[in-house]
Amino acid sequence: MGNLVRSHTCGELRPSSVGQRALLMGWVDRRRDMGQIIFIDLRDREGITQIVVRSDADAEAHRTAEALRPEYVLAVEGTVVARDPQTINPNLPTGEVELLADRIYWLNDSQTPPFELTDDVRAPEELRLAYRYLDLRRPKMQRNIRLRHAVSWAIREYMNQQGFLEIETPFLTKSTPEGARDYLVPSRVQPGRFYALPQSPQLFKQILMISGFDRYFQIVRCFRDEDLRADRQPEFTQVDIEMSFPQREVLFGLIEGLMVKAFACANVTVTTPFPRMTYQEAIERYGSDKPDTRFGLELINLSDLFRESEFRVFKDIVQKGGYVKAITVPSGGRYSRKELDDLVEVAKQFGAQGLLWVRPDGDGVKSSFPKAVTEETLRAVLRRAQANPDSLVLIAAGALKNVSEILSGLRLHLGRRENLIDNGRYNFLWVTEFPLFVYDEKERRFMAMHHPFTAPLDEDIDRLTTAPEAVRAKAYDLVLNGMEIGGGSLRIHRQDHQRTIFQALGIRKEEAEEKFGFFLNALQYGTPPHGGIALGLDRIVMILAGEKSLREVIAFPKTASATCPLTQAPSSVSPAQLSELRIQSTDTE
RNA sequence: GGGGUCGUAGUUCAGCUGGUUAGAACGCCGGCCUGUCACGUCGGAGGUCGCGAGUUCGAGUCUCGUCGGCCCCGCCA
Repeated sequence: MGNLVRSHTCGELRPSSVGQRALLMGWVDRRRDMGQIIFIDLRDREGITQIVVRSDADAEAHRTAEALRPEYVLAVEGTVVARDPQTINPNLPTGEVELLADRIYWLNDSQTPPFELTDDVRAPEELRLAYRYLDLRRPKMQRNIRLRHAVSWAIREYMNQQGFLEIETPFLTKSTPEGARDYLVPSRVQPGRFYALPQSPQLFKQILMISGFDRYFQIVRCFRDEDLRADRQPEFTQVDIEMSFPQREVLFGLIEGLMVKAFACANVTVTTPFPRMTYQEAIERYGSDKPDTRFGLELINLSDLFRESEFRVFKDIVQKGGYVKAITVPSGGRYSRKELDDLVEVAKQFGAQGLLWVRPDGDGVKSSFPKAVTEETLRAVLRRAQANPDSLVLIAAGALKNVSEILSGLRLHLGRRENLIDNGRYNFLWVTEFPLFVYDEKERRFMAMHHPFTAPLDEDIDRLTTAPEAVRAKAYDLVLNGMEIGGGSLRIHRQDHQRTIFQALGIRKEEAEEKFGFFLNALQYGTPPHGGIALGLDRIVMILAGEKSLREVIAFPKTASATCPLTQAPSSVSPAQLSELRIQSTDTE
């Protein structure tokens, strides 16, 4: 590069610079060769500037320009000139000017890229990931990654202003039971022992409260060895927050303020405070603990209508404590037979045995109910469901959990299908009072719904031993447009309480000592009341960027099978490496 | 672990009920062009039809298996 110094970026030149000398550096985005005059779109992360190379202005530069190809790297020196009015390009911020080149420095050439680096990329994702460095050159990816930077920056600025200290916690830490599968790291120095990569810095941030740091935050990588989804990566970034002497409302206010700042990065105005809804209400109305409140189609309880009805199947379900619930689709009456069948398939995907429907038909009623069900019952259903003449009422029955999953799945499906979702809206929602425990049928014991360090509601403490399933927790989730973007709780800060919870979870005393002894110990030394939250940074940025996949806002993400096509990770390692770690693989491949 | 879906030039896709030499567009290479900006124009190269078996006189096409991408269920305190 000699001692060339860039004078402007490729997004910078304006008519005010006309007549000045300029030196730009960047990549050849496109070359348009007209013979004696060649146009080059020079691109860097700030934009595109048109370079003009004329044989009559500089023959040598023109000869160089003839050999240029896409993605070659150049430094171009020349004079900023105004474009003729009829040649102005209104699509470019720099479109009123161009750089008349007299020197082209060929900094590097490039292989032909395996796909075109345009915003509407049409390459398979695997190829994009294998050549991620090219994919990331695309303006859209540059925008996403810059947005991510802006959000992180805004969060640090805000948390600092609010008196929070960013403190790092270990990545090589201790595997703990409960929760997701750990990524393990073998210890060479302690053969046969393993570190775990943190699923979150949960215990460390609580210990930092015990240490008197009062207000902590960290933008931190977390690791969970579970199967992936569009919104789940094995390593992801969390905005981890914890504070001492917390009031829930103070914490909510803090986070709402944080969201205002973060969303301002994408010019989205957020109104506070956010609505609140208890877990129970969310399940009743939406069948989900993370309801998308951008549209209606709320669930309707029909259980009482069938408790004493002639329809045996539903009657039995209700009398055994199950539910019959429905969704009314306002204009669903026009659905064809096939469309109805498709809906049944969707319901089955969410665990339904079947799905019944009812709709008005002129003065009568049409339905997929068996003949034995009277028109009177069906009319009662239509009344309860507030069906209009064009409505369709979809009905599922079973255990509450089952019915909720079916209808919430169906609700989202119908919301999209009927175009009821306004993509320009950002509906935040605090979901509160989660159950402290959920019963695990397979393990036949209670599990912590949030995590084992969550405090129960004071008024429910008496039920810890008598009716664990009815105990509510001081836990809360932050939901945005039907996606969980954060979750937290007020924590247990007394050792005896913590031991009671471990006991309720069926964790034996010895196991509690072995796995959490260090923490139980720490709790004894003047632990302040504390609580916090963790926010999913990747998901927040994904929503702000309008993307459907986390991979679009992570520079180097993993595929659905947790591989990296760029580096080919994970890969096998040499026998020497393994033996040094005293590790043997049982898999021959 | 299960279900769905996709896999044909570098890329996006077409390829009929199995039947000549597997096509198009973009990209790439070469020629021409002094105002283009998705430049235009003329010409050219480019294929393990994901992989492996099977059925058949004959398979891109049918069957089975397998691998990979994506989506979903399980899983994700």
